[in-house]
Amino acid sequence: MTAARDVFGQKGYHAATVDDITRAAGVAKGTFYLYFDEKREVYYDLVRSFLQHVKDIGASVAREVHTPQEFFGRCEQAAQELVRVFIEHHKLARLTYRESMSLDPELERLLRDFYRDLARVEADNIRMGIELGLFRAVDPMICAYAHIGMVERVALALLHEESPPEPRTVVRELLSIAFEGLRKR
Amino acid sequence: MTAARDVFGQKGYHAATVDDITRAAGVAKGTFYLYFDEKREVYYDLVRSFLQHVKDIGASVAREVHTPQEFFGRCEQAAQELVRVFIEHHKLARLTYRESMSLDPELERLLRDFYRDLARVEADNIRMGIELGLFRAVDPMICAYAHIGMVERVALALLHEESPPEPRTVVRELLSIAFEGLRKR
Amino acid sequence: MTAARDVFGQKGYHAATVDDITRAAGVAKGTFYLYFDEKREVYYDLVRSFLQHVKDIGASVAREVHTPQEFFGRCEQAAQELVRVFIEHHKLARLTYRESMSLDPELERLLRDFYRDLARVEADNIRMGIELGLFRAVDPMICAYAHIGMVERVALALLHEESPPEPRTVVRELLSIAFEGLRKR
Amino acid sequence: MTAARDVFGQKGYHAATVDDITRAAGVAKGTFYLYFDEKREVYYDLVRSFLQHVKDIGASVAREVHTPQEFFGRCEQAAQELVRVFIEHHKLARLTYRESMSLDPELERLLRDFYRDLARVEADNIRMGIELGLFRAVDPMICAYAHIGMVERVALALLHEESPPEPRTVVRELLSIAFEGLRKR
DNA sequence: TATGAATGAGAATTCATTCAT
DNA sequence: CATGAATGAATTCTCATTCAT
Repeated sequence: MTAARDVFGQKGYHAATVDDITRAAGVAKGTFYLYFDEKREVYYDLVRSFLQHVKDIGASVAREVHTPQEFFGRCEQAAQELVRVFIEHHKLARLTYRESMSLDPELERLLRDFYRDLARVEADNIRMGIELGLFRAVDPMICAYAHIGMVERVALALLHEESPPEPRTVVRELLSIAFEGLRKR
Repeated sequence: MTAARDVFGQKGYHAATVDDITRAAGVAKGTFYLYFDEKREVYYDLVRSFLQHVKDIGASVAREVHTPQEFFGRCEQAAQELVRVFIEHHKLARLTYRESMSLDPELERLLRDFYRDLARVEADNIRMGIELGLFRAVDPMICAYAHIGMVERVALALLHEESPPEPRTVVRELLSIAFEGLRKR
Repeated sequence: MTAARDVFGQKGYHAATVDDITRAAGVAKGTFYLYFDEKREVYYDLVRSFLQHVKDIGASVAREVHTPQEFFGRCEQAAQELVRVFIEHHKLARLTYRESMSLDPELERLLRDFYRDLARVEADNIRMGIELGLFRAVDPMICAYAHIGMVERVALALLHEESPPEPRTVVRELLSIAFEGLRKR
Repeated sequence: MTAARDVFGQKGYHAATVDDITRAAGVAKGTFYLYFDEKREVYYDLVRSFLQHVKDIGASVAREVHTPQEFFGRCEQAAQELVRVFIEHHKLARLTYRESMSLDPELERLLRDFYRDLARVEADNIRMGIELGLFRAVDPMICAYAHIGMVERVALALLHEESPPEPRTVVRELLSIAFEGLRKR
């Protein structure tokens, strides 16, 4: 599995061959099939393990929380932990989050450039808000990426739901979350 | 290109064959190669067109904005538009955002379940915050998806940067954006 | 046909496409088929024309010859003419004589090196004969190539004959031609 | 490799498919690629082995030769051996020497006829020389093929040289070799 | 348990040829 | 006469999977 993680991380699912994996593991090709029924199986196992990791971190926030201090502490701890896991397992993270990015360098560049460009556009929007005196002095690029992520994840979640809520309502809620934040006043 | 969009949307990049595409388009296989050099080329063209669409919407926010009212109006307009585009081109969106989801049904389910589970976990966290009297009464699931998206997009952006900023700082900024929102008080 | 000669000469029969030829000729692809039934046809026509050229030169030797002087004169004239044609139509010559040489650079090098090496080996043999006082002071490399050509052409001719003569006899005759030459003494 | 030799010998390089070869060898198509990276590779290996064979024979002439008798003996031995190899490996020989002859029956006939016609023309020239009392009573057809081979090989060698010698000189040398032979008097 | 040679279905790509305009 | 878009058969090469040793 270690070999598979390295190889998939390097080449992506499709470009990686069972040969690559067994060679990296220093075993013969047949040995692979003693432990996995199919090529997909290792891939699933790897993805699953990463996702479980992320889920566990999320679940840790609410455990044994009683006071506001504890709660905010846990939130920060979980967020830090999440970033740590992404960095430590960054190959697995990229593999999980966007198999196609390893499809080939050109597509990878296409997407990277897209996100950078879009983030810059949004950062400009945010800077304008700050200049207009409407927004706090946040870091525009981080905030831009955050907004992009918010929108794409919420939009994709809606695409999968059988009876999605009224888009207009969702947009209002999202904007309120982005503008007003969560904290009660 | 319409045929390719349908076929890629249905099967994903790898599982879709040029044969599938030309059959869907009602032309012979060779005809494909009169218009595209490679299979990848159509795929790129499709992805590019979708991404450009999204970028254009983002750029529209700041155009001809003078007053706060105009600014917030534009923000909402853009957000609405973005959701509309995601829904209208949902096949293209899914194709662009997660090629691997179309790899096969099992992986698709794996990822969908992951996001749903994770969102529920985070929604519970948010509900706890509300119960503790710390948070406003937001929609917990929408907010949960928003948080997931924020974190994953920011984390992935950092993974690609050659000299990423101190993670601790980024986390603080993210939490402040999530808790306090953008609006100046 | 001029365009075809250039293109075939450049790329060889198989690597040259009808598209290449028509593009070189500045006409549309369909036009090709107004003048030739198949791709092979132009190729044949080109090869045929070159071969006819060579045959005509050979036939010119014996025409209107009466005296020994005339005969030797014609021989030299024909030989000169032959070399001139090979040089002038060298692309066609190479095309005719070894289509496979244009197969790809690697095979071309393989064969060129072979002939050069073999000629050097034979040239050494000839030099030894000169040193032993057995041979006249001929140009060893030219003579070497001549010997190679003699043997390969005679051998190939025999391979095609249905009732080939006794190889031993052929070899004897060849050696006598090489050693003693043609001229009566 | 045996199967490949047979198939290439039968159909020529281009007309032979990897399928043909593996079917002839009684193995599956994929097996081919366990032993060769590309189709060209087997072809090269076959050609190379034949050429090495020929080169070795040429090199054997000068080995351990001290007396004129030994020298002439070796020459005859090598020539005999050469013819033997051509006959034994005639498929390989034809493959090596003229891939295009196997292009298709029509071209094959075209070239065969050309050589036969040309040889007849040259044989007539030689007969005339004999009748004129200028030449010895050699076998006109063998001598004709020898002359054709001499000229074509020398001409092609010159075409490949970057600074070819003066054609006039080469022609003189060739004629002298053909008329006077090698042996010193 | 481990091996690795063999398999063969499958996919991308090419290009000679056709034919409606 | 000329065009060039469309065709689709054909070919090379890949690689997940099997199985006898």
